Amino acid sequence: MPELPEVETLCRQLKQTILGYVIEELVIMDNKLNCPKNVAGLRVRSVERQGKFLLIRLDPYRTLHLHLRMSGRLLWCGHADGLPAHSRFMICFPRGRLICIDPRRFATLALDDPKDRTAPVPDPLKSINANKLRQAAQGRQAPVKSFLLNQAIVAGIGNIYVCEMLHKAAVSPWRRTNSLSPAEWRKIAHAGRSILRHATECRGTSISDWRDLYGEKGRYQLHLKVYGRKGLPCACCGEKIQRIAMGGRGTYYCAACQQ
DNA sequence: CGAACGACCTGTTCGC
DNA sequence: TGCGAACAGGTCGTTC
Repeated sequence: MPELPEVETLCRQLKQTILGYVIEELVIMDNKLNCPKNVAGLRVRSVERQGKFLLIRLDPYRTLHLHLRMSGRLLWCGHADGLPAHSRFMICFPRGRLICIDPRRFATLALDDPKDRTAPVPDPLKSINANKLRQAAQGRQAPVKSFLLNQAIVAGIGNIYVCEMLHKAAVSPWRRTNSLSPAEWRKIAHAGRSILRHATECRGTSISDWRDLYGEKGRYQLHLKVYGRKGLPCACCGEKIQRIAMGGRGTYYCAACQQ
């Protein structure tokens, strides 16, 4: 479910909610999550986002790595509130509890994962630019949509926003990376930055079940141009939006606008 | 090395 | 209405 704007929203809200507070207890309800629980007494030093990962840095020197995958959510609850359905773990603080809800059970939680030491990947909110993308695309011939979804190249873009970016850039998802001109890379980089910033300001896209840390819907679903709009007219040209699977994933685009 | 595909899970929506 | 199929925002391991 969550892509960069949704994870960034949670990151910002967590900073306002748990920064500086001491963990009382980590309770794991889903034993599929085999994460060590010995973090009681540690203080939250910082909360960061790396791509779609949330890193909760603890004092002294431990880090919780959370990835919400497809259906994970985080909800801030008072101690008196009951546990929602599909609660998988919770981190208890004196002033409330942070609960992870995840119907499909794909989310992962790790303590001090060694993957932390891998080189950081460019973040499209900060450092995306046309030249870097074009260089990374050298020698590749994957469709540009698959390329942009590759988290080892740019971290954070998912299926909703890649469809929206390519529509705004007027580039077909099936174009091979090695066929794109410098001007097309510039349009993709610009569309990506602008859409991801706008979606973050809107606190994400609530198509069905995305909610922020306090249970509120995002607003970016009101701005979607292609995702989930199969058969509806394109806002730019009026042609019907298509949905065709690429690698098993729904790919929405306007065949008239996107060449 | 890169690309395609199934696997991991459960819930909801679609189509007959 | 009922039932199976298709679909869902993400990644990983295997195979070619």
